[in-house]
Amino acid sequence: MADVAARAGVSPVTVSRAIRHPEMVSDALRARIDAAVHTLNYIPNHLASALASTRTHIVGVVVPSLTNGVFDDYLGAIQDVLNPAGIQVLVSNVRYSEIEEERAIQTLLGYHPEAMILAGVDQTERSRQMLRNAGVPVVQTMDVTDTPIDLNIGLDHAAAGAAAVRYLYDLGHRRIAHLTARADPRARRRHAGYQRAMDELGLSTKGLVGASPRPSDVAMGGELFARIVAAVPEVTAVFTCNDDLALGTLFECQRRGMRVPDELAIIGFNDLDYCVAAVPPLTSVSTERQQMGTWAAQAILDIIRGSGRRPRQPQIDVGFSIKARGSTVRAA
Amino acid sequence: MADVAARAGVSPVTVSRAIRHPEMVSDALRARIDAAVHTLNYIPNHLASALASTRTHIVGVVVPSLTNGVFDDYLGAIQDVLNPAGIQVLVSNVRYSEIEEERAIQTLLGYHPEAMILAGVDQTERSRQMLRNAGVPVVQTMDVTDTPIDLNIGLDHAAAGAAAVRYLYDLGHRRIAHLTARADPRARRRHAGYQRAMDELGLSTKGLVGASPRPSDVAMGGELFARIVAAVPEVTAVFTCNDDLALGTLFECQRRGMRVPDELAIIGFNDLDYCVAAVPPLTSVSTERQQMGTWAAQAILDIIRGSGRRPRQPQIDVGFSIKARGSTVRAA
DNA sequence: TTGAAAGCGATACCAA
DNA sequence: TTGGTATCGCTTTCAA
Repeated sequence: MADVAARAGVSPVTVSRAIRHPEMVSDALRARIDAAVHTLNYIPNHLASALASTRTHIVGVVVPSLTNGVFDDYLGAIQDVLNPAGIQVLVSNVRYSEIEEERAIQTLLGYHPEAMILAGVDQTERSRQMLRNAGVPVVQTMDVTDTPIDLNIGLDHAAAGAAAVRYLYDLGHRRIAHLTARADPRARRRHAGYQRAMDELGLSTKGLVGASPRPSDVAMGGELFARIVAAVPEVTAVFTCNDDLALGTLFECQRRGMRVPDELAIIGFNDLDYCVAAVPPLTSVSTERQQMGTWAAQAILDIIRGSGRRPRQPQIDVGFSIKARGSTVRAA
Repeated sequence: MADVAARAGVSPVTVSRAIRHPEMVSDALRARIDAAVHTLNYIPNHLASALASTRTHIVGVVVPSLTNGVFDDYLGAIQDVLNPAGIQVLVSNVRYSEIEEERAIQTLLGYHPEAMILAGVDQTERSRQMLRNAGVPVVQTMDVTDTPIDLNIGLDHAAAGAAAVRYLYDLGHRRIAHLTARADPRARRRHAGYQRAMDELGLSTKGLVGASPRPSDVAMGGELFARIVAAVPEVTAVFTCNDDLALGTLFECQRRGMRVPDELAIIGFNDLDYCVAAVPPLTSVSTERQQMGTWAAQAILDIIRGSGRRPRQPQIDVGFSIKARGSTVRAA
């Protein structure tokens, strides 16, 4: 910055102002400074700037995964709100590990973000502690809880799991299987919702639950479903904890010559874009990922800019909806 | 930090040392300091630390997308190398836009990263300029070039496109179509490779190229392929610029009752994990995404730690391989 | 509208 | 092994 100042024949403070508050500097000087900035390829040091101003223009975002398509829309929505406001998003991928999440939170807080956005509501006590201490707005997304750290927007996964079961039940299914992979907390809640609904409907789940500790992929859907069929050949419907497993199940049916939806109905979760393209199109529980991202980012922006004014509604349940398609119902 | 020092009854410098170089502090003091750090929930200010030490422990990574599965393995590999070394990765998603990339590079450089990792070799001249000025190691990945900014690891996409065509040709195909979506530079090169190979083989591509400006998804694969069939019903093989389009094409075939591979052979690109699960499994051009990420990160680490010692081989072509599966060849 | 001085929170160097 | 001092690059008063 000193170099730029020297070249433009002004003091360093003026350079700082020309960049940070251009309206406070005369046109003539600003032009000279801009020129100097350009020819010297000067890039302000964010670290020094943040240190001096105590405004870091950073928001920390923790996501459990980038692998599955779920967090793209979400992250994209967050960036679409925050970046235009001059806020940089630091993303940390914690791969569904509470420990990694704890570490990530600590690391991110080291950058003194102006807010934090977390996925899920299952942070460790230490994580919660650090976040409260940080004294910045915290948004937990993707799930709902009675004891939010601060703000919270999400959906009730147990209710979603139960709704999927009821949907299949109403179509006449009684042998309803559930496939689930790496049991992250939200998938576990969907599973619990499945179990609860089955119990309430007086249906047995014996041999109908396929679970794997490994992260899910399409192939696993086929493997898990094959096991179910071996144990309970009478199975007529499957609810999977995500769309990958649903797609894998669909492929497995194609492999076995099982007709979907006639011999097996399939409902996935998330409603990723390939659902509509499959043959038959996959029914799925659709979630408002983008809306959650947008709301989280906007709430933060309002707080930061409105100097602490908090949203009227600090907690939101965005719900879910079932997109009924050919994998559960024949077209009219 | 002052608070911690006061509580432990030592000077701030000693606290700094206890955290940064624990071996330089006596056991007694270190214990007291650790205790104080813990009870006060002290988290060091990364910004101040970086500013004072001129070691930021940051590496900037620019990716064109998070939506497609391609960059997960890659990013994961980078983090797996860098994080254990105490280096934080700042990721910026530029959504296949050169302008956004330029902005992202500028922003990331503002954090004074110790190195930069970029995807592709098509940065703007201004981007290249900024990167050179930064005076830190720069790795361009995913593609190869004769004029790298610094280090380079990737593969020749034109060669890969041509190889896909030759592979189909050797299986007896003559009407070979190509589907391509949002024309990022590497997809364009694969397209060029397709065109070149077709020319060299004396094959016409008239009506055989389906392109869309929109970002690709599975559904688009079906739409593009439908157009091809309408124009050239005699088509017997399709090479798609990525696996999503290949999967969409496969679904479209299922919809039309076209048998794969008998009536249509399909080869995708990237070899994402769902390829093996599809029915029939999708043949795809496999790329070494993980290896590229690992190498880039490791090279950077060596330079940073080896105080500037550069890799013996500053440029690497990792090649590609064709995974032949049921969408092009019947099982023996 | 511009500049001088103080300080953001930590680290490196030197001295004790 | 510990502490004092200057400094990293910039921004924020405050004064001119």
